[in-house]
Amino acid sequence: MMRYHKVPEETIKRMPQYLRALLFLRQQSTKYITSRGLSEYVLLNPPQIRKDLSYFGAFGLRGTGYEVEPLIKQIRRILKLDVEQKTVLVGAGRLGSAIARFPGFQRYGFNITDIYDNAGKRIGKKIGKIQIKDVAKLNKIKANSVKIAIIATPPETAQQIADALVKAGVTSILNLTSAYLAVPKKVRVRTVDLAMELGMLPYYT
Amino acid sequence: MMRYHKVPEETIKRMPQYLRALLFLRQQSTKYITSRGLSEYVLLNPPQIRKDLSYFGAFGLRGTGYEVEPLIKQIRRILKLDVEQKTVLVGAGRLGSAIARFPGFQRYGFNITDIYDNAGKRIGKKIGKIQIKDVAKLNKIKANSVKIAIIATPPETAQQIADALVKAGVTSILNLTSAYLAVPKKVRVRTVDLAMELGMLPYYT
DNA sequence: TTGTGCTTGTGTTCACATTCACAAAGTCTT
DNA sequence: AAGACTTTGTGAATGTGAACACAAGCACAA
Ligand SMILES: NC(=O)c1ccc[n+]([C@@H]2O[C@H](COP(=O)([O-])OP(=O)(O)OC[C@H]3O[C@@H](n4cnc5c(N)ncnc54)[C@H](O)[C@@H]3O)[C@@H](O)[C@H]2O)c1
Ligand SMILES: NC(=O)c1ccc[n+]([C@@H]2O[C@H](COP(=O)([O-])OP(=O)(O)OC[C@H]3O[C@@H](n4cnc5c(N)ncnc54)[C@H](O)[C@@H]3O)[C@@H](O)[C@H]2O)c1
Repeated sequence: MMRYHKVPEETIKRMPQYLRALLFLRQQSTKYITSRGLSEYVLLNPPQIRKDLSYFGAFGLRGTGYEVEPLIKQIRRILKLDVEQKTVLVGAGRLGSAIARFPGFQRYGFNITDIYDNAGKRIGKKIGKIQIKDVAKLNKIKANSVKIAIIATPPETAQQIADALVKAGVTSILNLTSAYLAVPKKVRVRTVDLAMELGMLPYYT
Repeated sequence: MMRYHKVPEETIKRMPQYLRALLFLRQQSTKYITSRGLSEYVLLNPPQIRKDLSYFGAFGLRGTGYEVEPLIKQIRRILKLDVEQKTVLVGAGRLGSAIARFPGFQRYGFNITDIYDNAGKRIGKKIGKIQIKDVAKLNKIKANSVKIAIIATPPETAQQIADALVKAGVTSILNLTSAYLAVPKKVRVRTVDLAMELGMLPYYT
C-alpha cells in the first residue's frame, strides 16, 4: 500500500482524463473496465494507469479490472469534484459566452454562478439564467464560496482582473488569455492559450 | 555545441511560451532580454530557458542577453511557424465561431482558410471573409496545402471527422471536444477539453 | 478443492528532464 | 589596456517520472 507516498503532479494531471473516459464508459453501460481497456481511451499504457490509481488506494479487482461506477466516485472524491465548485466567469465576449452556455462543466462539478463584464451594453443581460454583473463589483464575491475563476477578457486587462480575483479569495484561475499572470504562490493558474496550443504541432511534421 | 542532441519534448512544448513572451516584449519595444528577464514572463528559471534555447544553437550575446527580434525569427523557424500554416476549422457553433473570429492565430502563423459545418442553416453563411462549407466536402481539401485542423463539433461526431481529416492528409489536429480520437501514429492530436483543464485545480486547494 | 488464466499492485530499473556550477565570452568603466 | 562585472552555454549531478516484470489475488471450471 503506497497511499502515503507523494503523488506526482503528472498523475494529478491525468486523473481528469481517467474520469472523462470512465464517464464515457458509464454512458455506454460498461460495468467493468481493465487497465488495458482504459488505455484505449487515454493514450497511456496499462501499467501507468494502474500505478496512477494505486497512489490513492487499491480500487481494482484482480482478475476482473475496475468497477466503473465506484471508480468514478473515488476519482471525483480525490479531485474534490464531488462537492459543487462554484465558479465565476469574467469576460462575456464570444469565448466567454460560449463557455457560459456550455453544459460540460457541470459533469465535472463546476457550476458557473456569476458572470462579469465591463461593457455597458452587456451588463444586465442574461446568458442562460445568469445575469451579467458589472466587473467593478467583483470584490463582492463571497470569499469562502467561490474558489475558481475563468478569465476570458482581452489580455491587456487580465492581470488587473487576476489581482481582484485573488483579493476576493479565489485560489484557482483558468486563464484563457495570452497574458502571463503574476499571482501569489498559493494561487494556481492554468493558462490555456489556444493559439499557443497549436504552436508545437508543426514541429513534428 | 549541442545542436545534434535529441531535443526533449518538454522543451518543444515550452518554445511557444517563449515566443509568446518575446512577441509581448517586442510590442513593448524591448530590444534585448536576458534569460532572467524572460523568466519573469514564463514561470521557468533562467538556466532552464538557456538550456532550452541552446538545443537549437547559440542565440545569445554573453554579457547582454538575447536580441528579441532575431530570437523571434529563430523560434518561428524552429517551430515551422515562419511559413503560413493553412488551417481548417470543422464546426462553426459557438466555440467554432469564436475561434474563427479570433485574430490571435495569425500571430503564430496559422491561417484559417476553410470552415466546415453540417447544419443547413449555417452552410453558405460567412464568418468574417470565409464562407462556411458543407462538411460533406471535407475530402476536397488539398492534401498538400492543409496540414492542420481544429475540431469544434459535438463530441459524438469528432471521430468520424478526424477520420475524414486524416484521409485528406491532415497531420495535426487540435481537438476541442471531449472525445478521445484514435488516429494513425503519424498524426498528432492535441486535445484541449476546457472542462478537464479545470479538473485538476481543486485538488491543490 | 485444485488448477488455469486473468488482472491488479508495486519494487526495481531505466530513461528523461531539471538544476547547478562554472568556464568562456562579451560589456563597460576607468 | 586592464580589471570588474554580466550573462551565456553546457557538462555533470540531481531529481523525477515512466516502464517493466512479476508476485499476489481473484474468478471460474472441472
Ligand atoms: N462552448 C464551450 O465553451 C466549450 C468548452 C469546452 C468544450 N467544448 C466542446 O466544443 C465543441 C463545440 O462546442 P460548441 O459550444 O461550439 O457547440 P455548438 O453546438 O454551438 O456547435 C457545434 C457545431 O458543430 C456543428 N456540427 C455538428 N455535427 C457536425 C458534423 N458532423 N460536421 C460538421 N459540423 C457539425 C453544428 O452544426 C454546430 O454548428 C463541443 O464538442 C463541446 O463539447 C465547448
Ligand atoms: N475567441 C477565441 O477563439 C480565442 C482563442 C484563444 C484565446 N482567446 C482569448 O480569449 C479572450 C476573449 O476572447 P473573445 O474572442 O471572447 O474576445 P471578445 O472581445 O469577444 O470578448 C472580450 C470580453 O471581455 C470584456 N471585457 C473587456 N475588458 C474587461 C474588463 N476589464 N473586465 C471585464 N470584462 C472585460 C469585453 O466587454 C468583452 O465582452 C481574449 O483574451 C482572447 O485573446 C480567444
